[in-house]
Amino acid sequence: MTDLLERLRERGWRLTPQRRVVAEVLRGDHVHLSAEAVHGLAQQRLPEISLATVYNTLNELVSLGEVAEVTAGDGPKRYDPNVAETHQHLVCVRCNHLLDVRPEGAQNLGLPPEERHGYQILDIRLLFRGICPKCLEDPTSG
Amino acid sequence: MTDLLERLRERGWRLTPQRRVVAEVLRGDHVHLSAEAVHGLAQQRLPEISLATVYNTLNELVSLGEVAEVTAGDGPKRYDPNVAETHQHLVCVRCNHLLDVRPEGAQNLGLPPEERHGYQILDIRLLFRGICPKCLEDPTSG
DNA sequence: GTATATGCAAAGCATTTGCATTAAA
DNA sequence: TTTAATGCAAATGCTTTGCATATAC
Repeated sequence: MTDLLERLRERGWRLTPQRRVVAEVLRGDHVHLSAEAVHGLAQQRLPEISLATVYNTLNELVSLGEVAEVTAGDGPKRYDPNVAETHQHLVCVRCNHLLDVRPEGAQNLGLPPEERHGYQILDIRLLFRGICPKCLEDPTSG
Repeated sequence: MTDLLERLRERGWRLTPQRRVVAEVLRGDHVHLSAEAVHGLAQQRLPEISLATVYNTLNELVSLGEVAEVTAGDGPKRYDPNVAETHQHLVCVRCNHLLDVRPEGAQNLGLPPEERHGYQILDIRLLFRGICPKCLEDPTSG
């Protein structure tokens, strides 16, 4: 597993300070940042980076397959750099907190032929929804 | 299984022409309409119905548990009146076409205790992503 | 030097909201 | 009669886009 930035350079990615900072902010295995959050963290290193550039860069990383978009619960999309190891997500329906999970039984999931309706299946996404410990305790929010 | 409108009346739902029309448009088992689409169909029966009312009504049906919101792929949410029978969805990543499916193995899915992170699990959503037959044939879109 | 990324501001789309009016119960 | 729903238009939140400028290669 080579480094993200190195992989990108190999793929002919034009490396600007903005792009490097976005890629750096997205390093790690349990990262699920919104575009705004990426922007905020990126600005700490590069104050003049614009939100539009963050969006452009994120979209590019997604289409390069280096980052996954996570749509779960309300609010903005989140961006997950961990595309190497298959995993699924657990989201709090109350506060939208998001976590990686490895469910059991997921490898035995499938669509029987008569349920495929002629589709070519690409992947399966699982979303576990629940209430996080913090929200379970908190009497105010819910 | 009583009728949706009857159930709603029993629950003290104030029955207006607008609400009745929205509920009628959402009858059926393989219905996945966007709010715009519901509005369009509703207007055929009741030309003066507003989009805001359609949104209000849909949200209410969702919080009453009579309709499920489906977020899959790009574009607007879709509304699924089939809450009686558990099912999952298959979406075309190219054209967003959406279908109900009953996967095998879904009943054996679960999060082992050490993967629950203190969450109380409410439900599991599965999304099968693929390419629909129409898009598989069509050389232009993709 | 040339192609491409950036920043800005404006536009876009889906959805929600405030408020005066209307209508269901 | 009272309480709640409607319609409108404006506001919101997230994301994309057009275009002139700047910059990586």
